[in-house]
Amino acid sequence: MGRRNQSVTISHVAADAGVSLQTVSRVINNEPNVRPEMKARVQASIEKLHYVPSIAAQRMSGSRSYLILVINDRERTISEWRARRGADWVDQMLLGGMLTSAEHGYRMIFELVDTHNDHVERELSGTIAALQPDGIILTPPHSENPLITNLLDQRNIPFARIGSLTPGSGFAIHMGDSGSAAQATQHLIGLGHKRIGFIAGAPDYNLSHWRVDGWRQAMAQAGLSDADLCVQGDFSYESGREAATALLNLTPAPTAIIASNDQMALATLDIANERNLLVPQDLSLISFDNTPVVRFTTPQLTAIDQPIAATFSKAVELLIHQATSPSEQPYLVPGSLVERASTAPPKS
Amino acid sequence: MGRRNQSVTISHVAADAGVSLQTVSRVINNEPNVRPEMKARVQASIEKLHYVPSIAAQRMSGSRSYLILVINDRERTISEWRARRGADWVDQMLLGGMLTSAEHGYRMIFELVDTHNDHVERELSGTIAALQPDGIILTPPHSENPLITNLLDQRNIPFARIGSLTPGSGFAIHMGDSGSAAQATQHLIGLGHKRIGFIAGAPDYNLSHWRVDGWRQAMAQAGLSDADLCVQGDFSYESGREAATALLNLTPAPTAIIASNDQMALATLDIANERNLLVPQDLSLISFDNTPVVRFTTPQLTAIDQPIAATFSKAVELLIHQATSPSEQPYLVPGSLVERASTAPPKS
DNA sequence: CTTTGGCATGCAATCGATTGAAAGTTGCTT
DNA sequence: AAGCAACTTTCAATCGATTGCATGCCAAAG
Repeated sequence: MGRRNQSVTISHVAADAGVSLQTVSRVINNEPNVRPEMKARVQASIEKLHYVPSIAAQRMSGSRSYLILVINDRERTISEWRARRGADWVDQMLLGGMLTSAEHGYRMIFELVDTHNDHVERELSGTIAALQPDGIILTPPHSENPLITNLLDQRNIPFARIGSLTPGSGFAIHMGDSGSAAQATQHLIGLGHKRIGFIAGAPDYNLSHWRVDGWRQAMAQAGLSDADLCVQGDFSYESGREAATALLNLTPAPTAIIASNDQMALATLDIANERNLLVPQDLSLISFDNTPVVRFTTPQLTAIDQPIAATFSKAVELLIHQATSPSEQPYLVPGSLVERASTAPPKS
Repeated sequence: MGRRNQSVTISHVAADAGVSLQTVSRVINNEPNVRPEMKARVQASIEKLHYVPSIAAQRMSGSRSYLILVINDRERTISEWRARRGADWVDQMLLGGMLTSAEHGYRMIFELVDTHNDHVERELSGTIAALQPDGIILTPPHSENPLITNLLDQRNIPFARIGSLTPGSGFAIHMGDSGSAAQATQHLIGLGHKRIGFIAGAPDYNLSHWRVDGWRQAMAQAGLSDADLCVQGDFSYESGREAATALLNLTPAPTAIIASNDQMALATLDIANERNLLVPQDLSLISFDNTPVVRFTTPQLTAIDQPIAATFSKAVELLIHQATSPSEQPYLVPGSLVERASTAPPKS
């Protein structure tokens, strides 16, 4: 912990430019009322001395901290991570958000928070006190936690809620899960499928319900029955196997299946193989998420891409620019259907 | 940017406990010379008010910033990320390091830096000035960049160099690539293989050379020839296809191949399939990295696991505890062979 | 010719912690 | 009972920025 501080401070710049600190500060923050000539002189000194303001000092003096905090659920994140299932959402989240933050001179910090903790507020409060971030991005299930949103509201810290449809404080941003599910369904209908099975995700995720809804609506709209065709899963491979088995045991069996995530689609693919059903000839398959693994299966899977990076990028922009005001409508960063080799017209 | 500060400061605690700020500070930092009774009283107030020190203020007053900065190469990171090839090293790096940091009350911040930039120093300098991190983790190729290590030395900021064997300033930590390659080779030799091909990685990565070396040494040690059996790749799938083709065109063809990463192993697997070679019956295959994708292939690949999370965890610990002194020897966090279904004794 | 007001710049206080030196307590020795 | 060392606790300065207020300048208005 040696005492050192080779770093150039604002007063060095002020001295070099022959002006007062305040003027330098004004130049840094692009405030008005500085003569162009003066401004140029100060900027020259800044450049010359390679001056960069200390965010600690900036934060101290009541200004911004240039920090964006991303709150993830500890349990979900860690279990996903340990499983190493090839989901790359941490990457997408981190880099998508980080690149956009960096463009504006901000940094992103990750934090894992326990949901099943009576002290969520206290924990988060502590983090906020320590870091004093300029904005916070909440991921599910925290996006909907009133304890958290109230806290943030009260502290007057701008925040974004990822994967949330409920309007209210903060910016709600979602990926149009329902619409995406409908799109996938319509794609299959367009190919001629009439019996399209759906494997739902864990019910404690909102998006599970949205995805089911989208499928249901598209079926109804096409005048198709969805009776018995929705089976509950929980996003795990195992649950996917069970669900796929249940669906394929129906008579008549569905000619296409939409799985609420890639893992369950993988399971479905395996079940199909075990039953000597060819994909896509005998069974069409669409999955959600479009994580890297779907390109390593045979056949490669048609999937709904979840634009995680773009969503975080959007969240960062909203937070930094403080948008006009949290709109009533949630912001939509829509997913898209990526066609690969697992979908085809039904046989008969 | 509303003016607010509901946050509890050290003086609130001091007032509540009826002592001076300095005493509170001592308690927070666990300094000696505080009567136990007094310490308890202060801690009670801290608990009661949910006080958490502001890291900005702590940093300001010349203490720690509780920030660990991780420097990644912009180009490598982004291209890897865009490719979405299922490599999960960003996850492993982030979470592995973050969990350990969090245990000690530190936070991790990621930063992408351009290598091919004349101003690396300036760029990094700026980041350091802004963040004033307590420690820095350098990943390849920055781990070996003297411009950077000198800068850090001079600024007296502790740092760790991931994937580096060269002793010197900072903590060098590596994963024993050479040893792992030897282990993989010996495993194949143990199964009875005599002609073991090797697909090398991009030569601008040090670890590419280490992996080749390990293989070469193990071959030599077993009295086997390695002539012609090493083919240059560049870590890409395409290069893997070419390399595998070259190896399998040899007469006699190798009965086993070690690929320097998973992508090239995937390519090798595909080439084998195209040539109607069964893996592992006709060809044994071992890959490096053990990213999630190797469990989605048929057969699942035997692979050398790179303990990225553990490595970052180690780096964080070294930085935080400031170890005794950068040892002469680089620290080793060894990889391990994960046996799956792609290795078997040769046929004949 | 003085007043008014906009613009440019400087002075000094402030944010929330740490730190070294000063002051106040104890207890022990002689 | 006075002296002195070893602890405790407090005082005041400091870190590097921002910000409200005061001040100086100059031009337009009265």
